[in-house]
Amino acid sequence: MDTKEIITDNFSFLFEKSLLDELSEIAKFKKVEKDEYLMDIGQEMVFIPLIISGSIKIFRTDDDGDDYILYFIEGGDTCAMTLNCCMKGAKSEIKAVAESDTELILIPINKLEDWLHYKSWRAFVFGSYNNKFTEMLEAIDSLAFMNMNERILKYLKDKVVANKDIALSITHNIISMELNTSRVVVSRVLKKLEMDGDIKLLRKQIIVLNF
DNA sequence: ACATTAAGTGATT
DNA sequence: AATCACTTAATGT
Repeated sequence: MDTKEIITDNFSFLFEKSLLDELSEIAKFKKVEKDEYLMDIGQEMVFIPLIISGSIKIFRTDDDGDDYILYFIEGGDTCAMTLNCCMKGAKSEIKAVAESDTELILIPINKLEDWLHYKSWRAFVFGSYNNKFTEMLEAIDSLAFMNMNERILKYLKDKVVANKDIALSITHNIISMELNTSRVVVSRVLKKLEMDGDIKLLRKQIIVLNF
């Protein structure tokens, strides 16, 4: 399948014909494997990513190098931080890692402005912005106001959406790293969630029941 | 059979 | 909620 087909197949519901044509000309198709890095702090943003399938997780890193997960981006999504950064040609302030095997297309950042005369592009850009702003607020709530119990449950549910699967292959240790807490705490909280019937625990796997 | 890794738990701060 | 110290269970070689 060539880039043009991929673009028509996946984005014709989003963009008008003429924009699809321009996209096909310019966009680069890319495949990344699970856990592959797409972007790291300080790296210069050259492309706007557009997700076709799979999902990407976005982290904020603090001064000690500890990561906090902010949100997942999924099919049809783009990354609001890229949009934000490329407006000023800045460097990345976040880290992006593939949550699963992911297919995406890359658009050079200067196109962001060039295409603003397309109604569908404007709608897409501002829509994504809005979307991610909301998710950012949720991330703040999660860090500032939610207890561990709620944080972990939100994390699990977001992950189910990102992976389109209620069975998550993940260890307690990885969860603790992504939420920046300790493994022991995660294990205890998960045990409690299991008792409440929200999840089922298996070795290296969690099934989210209450969804 | 042995080592390694994941997960469970009580006690302490 | 975090840390320590220890146990138990599953998995790899």
